Amino acid sequence: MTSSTLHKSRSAERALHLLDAVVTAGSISLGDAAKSLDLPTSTALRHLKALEHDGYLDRDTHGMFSVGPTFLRLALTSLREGPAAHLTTAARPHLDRLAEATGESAYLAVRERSRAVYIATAESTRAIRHVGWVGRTVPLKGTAVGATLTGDGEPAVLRNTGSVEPDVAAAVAPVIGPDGTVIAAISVLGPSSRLDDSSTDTVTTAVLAAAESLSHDLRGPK
Amino acid sequence: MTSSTLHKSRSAERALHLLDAVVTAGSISLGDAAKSLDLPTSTALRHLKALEHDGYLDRDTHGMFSVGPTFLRLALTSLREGPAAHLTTAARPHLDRLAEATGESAYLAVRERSRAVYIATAESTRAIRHVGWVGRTVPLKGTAVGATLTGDGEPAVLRNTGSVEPDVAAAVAPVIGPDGTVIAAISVLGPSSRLDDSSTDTVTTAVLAAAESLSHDLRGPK
DNA sequence: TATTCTCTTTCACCTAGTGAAATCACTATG
DNA sequence: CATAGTGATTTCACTAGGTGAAAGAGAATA
Repeated sequence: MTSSTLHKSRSAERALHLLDAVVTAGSISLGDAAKSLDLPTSTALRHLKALEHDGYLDRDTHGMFSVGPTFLRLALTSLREGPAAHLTTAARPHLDRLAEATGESAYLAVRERSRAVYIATAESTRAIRHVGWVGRTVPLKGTAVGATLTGDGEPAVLRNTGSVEPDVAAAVAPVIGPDGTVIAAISVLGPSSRLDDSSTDTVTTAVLAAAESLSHDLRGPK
Repeated sequence: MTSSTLHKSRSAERALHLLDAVVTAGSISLGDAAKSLDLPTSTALRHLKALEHDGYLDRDTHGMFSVGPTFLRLALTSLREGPAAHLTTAARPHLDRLAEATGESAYLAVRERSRAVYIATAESTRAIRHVGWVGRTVPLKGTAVGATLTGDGEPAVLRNTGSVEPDVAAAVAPVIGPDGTVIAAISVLGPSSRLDDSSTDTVTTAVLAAAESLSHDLRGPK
């Protein structure tokens, strides 16, 4: 085993990354998949075929790879059972209330390595609103969610750095798990034109309150 | 490489199965995970740690493994983009209509190796109804969905074999993809007390019609 | 303190995975 | 209808990478 990979397993890691590439692309050819991981096609093909063999991937008549039923099963299971489901279920009512109170879209985000993933949402009902970020990731560095998830900066700051997309402003607050650490973040995202100074107080308070009551729910589930 | 694994990759397969075990269990200890795959704990631990390192798994303070943010991200992405999303999105209105017309729960299922996975549903509104099978699998052999997905038997037969659960009756019809093959099945599941001879005709017709119009939608999407 | 449990680390062995190159299967292009 | 070009597939000799028995470290129970 060489230097940096003392605790990993190359082929497994490659297979997983290939799976990631396919899921992210939706549908991808052998060549493109191999290229995206900088692998020889023969190696990529072996892995992709293995994944297909186990049902994690499907392959259409043109040789394109896409997600298969096994992965779908795992995806569905992981989202309706397990700790993640518990978290999103617990968060749902708070997100709904928050979206209603602020008139903007509310999101729940967790940390993934050096990024934040949005895993649940309650959408604003307004015509112009923030939508479709569920499943999406943003960097931890330079974002309000990132700062909150890493424990930096005060909670619920209203920011408009435009770091990810222009004209998007955010108010974020940390969700504290039973063990006292930050396990997620609740954020309200909307157009910076609406989330300006005049609305700061109400939005900030609402987000903080939502995050706090969710944290409370998680501490004493019953 | 020994005999039977000429096109596979052992460590990758093991990692994937470990991931499967964790997702299925929701939360599992090293020992149990290793036992479920019949692996030495040292080998299982190495894989699990690698998975954790990449964010596919999380580990709580008691050493229990559960799904991590990376997997969650992939799960969410695969369900809202890609071919699977296309299929379930296209199926949604048909399932809704079917559930309303029959008063029973309607499901969409696809094949996963030698099993069928339910990937979408529209629930019956009745008090006694069939619920919660999304993400669940049943064997292809001896079930109505199975027969339909493999192309055996006439479509839309109403069966009450009780092969999976007693008192559950099903009416199933095949969904035909653009390439002319069976790519999914639509089924209506309900208590056998309600899905009896007297209701056979209406339910059968409704299921067939739903499957056919979904197949039609898939052929000429626009 | 001894005993038993589960998790973790180590390391010598050798099989399982690798990837360059050859081959095959298409399909644009002259 | 050759001909070159593109991308998928197969082969195979090499050895890096993965394996798992065994020993070590805690933690829990008696």
